[in-house]
Amino acid sequence: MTNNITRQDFERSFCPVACALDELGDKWTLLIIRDLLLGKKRYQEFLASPERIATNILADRLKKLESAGFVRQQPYQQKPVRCQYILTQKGKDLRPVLQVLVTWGKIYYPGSRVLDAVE
Amino acid sequence: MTNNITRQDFERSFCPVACALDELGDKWTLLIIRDLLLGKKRYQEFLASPERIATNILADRLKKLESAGFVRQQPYQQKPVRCQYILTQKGKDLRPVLQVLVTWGKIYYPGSRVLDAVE
DNA sequence: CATATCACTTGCTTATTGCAAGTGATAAAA
DNA sequence: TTTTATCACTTGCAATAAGCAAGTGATATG
Repeated sequence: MTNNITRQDFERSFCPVACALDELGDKWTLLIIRDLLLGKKRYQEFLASPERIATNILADRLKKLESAGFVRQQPYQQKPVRCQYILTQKGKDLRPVLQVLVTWGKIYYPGSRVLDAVE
Repeated sequence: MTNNITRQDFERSFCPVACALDELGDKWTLLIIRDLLLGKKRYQEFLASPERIATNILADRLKKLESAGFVRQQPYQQKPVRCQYILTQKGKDLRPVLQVLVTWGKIYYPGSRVLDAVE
């Protein structure tokens, strides 16, 4: 399910940019990926990020990220079962994208900086 | 207006990724940047892209891209005045971002390809 | 027994998107 | 001269998504 061609993949066009934006093109999804690349794994950790994502949107995005193959769920305790989110290879491979975006952003939003090290 | 710190720049947080997504985080904006990097300049050229952007959204995004300093308007005829859109340095400097995104996308959306050469 | 934590879900209001049609300036064709 | 066409949009409206506050169920802790 992680790396197959489906109808979804070519929703709008055969352009890799368009395909990527079909899955990542909003104000929140890449921030969750950023957090995952920074080592965050749990719901509360994502919620604690300074952008203050709403709980319903976080839940929705995690669901979509999982069904798009960017993350998988991994239980870290029983009673009750609680899961953390782990990047797949598809998700991990976004690191260079975030890196160049950070490089660009630090130039054009002077004073901005990443919490920890995506870079 | 192109490279100043404003309130807008830190809408959600001081993270360069969040700042970038405040201006670029949707399904259409980066596709217009892609087209501009590919050499497209005019309204009708953007409309002709395979993703079929709606006219109201294109007009809205071009307006926002201009006020965010990614593009500027340049008249190419009088009677009636018609303008084309030219990337600023801020816009041009997104090329590496698009390049790594394309590299990533060609792996994870096999069969996808860019119309011309962003890469 | 009361309070707290975690990972959500639900309800509701507001904002954004997508689609079709229309507009105004001008040129070219019938 | 009336019609048709092009270009760069704008307008209206229905559908979808976002944002906010509150609630839920399982469990642990005081």
